[in-house]
Amino acid sequence: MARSSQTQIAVLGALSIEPMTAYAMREAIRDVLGHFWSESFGQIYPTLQTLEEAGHVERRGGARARSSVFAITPSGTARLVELLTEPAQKTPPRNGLLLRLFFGRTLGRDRCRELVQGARNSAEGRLVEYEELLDRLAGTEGHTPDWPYIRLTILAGIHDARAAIAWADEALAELGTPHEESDSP
Amino acid sequence: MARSSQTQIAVLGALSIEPMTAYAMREAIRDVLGHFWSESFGQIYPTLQTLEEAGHVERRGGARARSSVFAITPSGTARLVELLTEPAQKTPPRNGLLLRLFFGRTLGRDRCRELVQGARNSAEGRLVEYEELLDRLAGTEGHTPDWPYIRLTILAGIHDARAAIAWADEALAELGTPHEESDSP
DNA sequence: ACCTGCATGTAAGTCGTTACATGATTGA
DNA sequence: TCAATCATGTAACGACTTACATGCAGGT
Repeated sequence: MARSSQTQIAVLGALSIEPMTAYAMREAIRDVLGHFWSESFGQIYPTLQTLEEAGHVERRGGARARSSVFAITPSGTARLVELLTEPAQKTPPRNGLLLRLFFGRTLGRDRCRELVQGARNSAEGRLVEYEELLDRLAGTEGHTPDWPYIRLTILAGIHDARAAIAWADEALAELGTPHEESDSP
Repeated sequence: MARSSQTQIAVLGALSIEPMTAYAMREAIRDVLGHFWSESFGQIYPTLQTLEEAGHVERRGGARARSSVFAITPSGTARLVELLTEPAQKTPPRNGLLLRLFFGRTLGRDRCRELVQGARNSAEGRLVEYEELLDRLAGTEGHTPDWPYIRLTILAGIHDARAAIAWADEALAELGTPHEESDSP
């Protein structure tokens, strides 16, 4: 219940890979999973507390009080499987680019080109990021049993970025070259 | 300010295409733009009021009080251009499928296959929907100056759905056939 | 007479982000 | 000793959804 179950998936899932501190979890989620799922800082701590009370995670207070490593418990693993099995609750779509392009007549053709060009650039950037991530993680995680799944996730990002690029090219072709109807004769 | 500017784009944009009642706007946004951008009911009314106070839209009270058609004013058009020009504020990613797949080891290979297969089916469904939408709108909107932009928007959806299908096929191939290691000899 | 669809709004509540506040540890 | 980084948490605020409440018009 409490704390949307999706956040619990992220937290329990992170601990299913290895025990870590809340701080480390925040970074892990930001740097890797963050490409597909975001959790804000203010969610992680309360969720950890809830899970601790429920006995799904346990706090291994390091020698120093000021740094507790969390680990998942057997009941936590069971809970994670339960949550993973629930159908993904679909987030309503919110694509700022398409919202703008939809009303492109008002914005003007040239501005739309810029918009699409920007989207293309950012998709190219993402593509490079994903490919680097794949290489980097293949080195560090390549031998863990989690790797095949992580890889598939990143692969989805790659397909997505490529599709965005292909679409942008098609759109740019249809929008024509700039100034086509304005200054030259 | 007030009421995230993105909602204002949707509302002013809808009126830039043609004047309509709040109710009609809700339906238009749900049925067409809804594939890429969602606005809930409870957002539209307050936003219309805010915009009316600012003079960006005007209410043409039909003969019967109980049905007011809203229209965009010149200042509203200016405001829309201003908003469209602002960079799209990126929504943090929230992909429930990838969140689950990422922790696929815990879920188990067979369950993951089901997950991906489900995603593939839903992408196929979306693809069909987009293609139908394209056909349907080509008939009703095909001659309006907004059409080229609406078309590009739907095209983005088509590219996206195709990419999802291609990814799913790749993923299914890598996840192997079901029962491969369980029951048969 | 009644049901469905058009139409307008409000209020409560959830969800999530951001900013703030605090302190320990470590290396320069 | 001073700055940067690791680390933990809270509180206020804002965004968005849902459910609720109301009523008219037109067709059967």
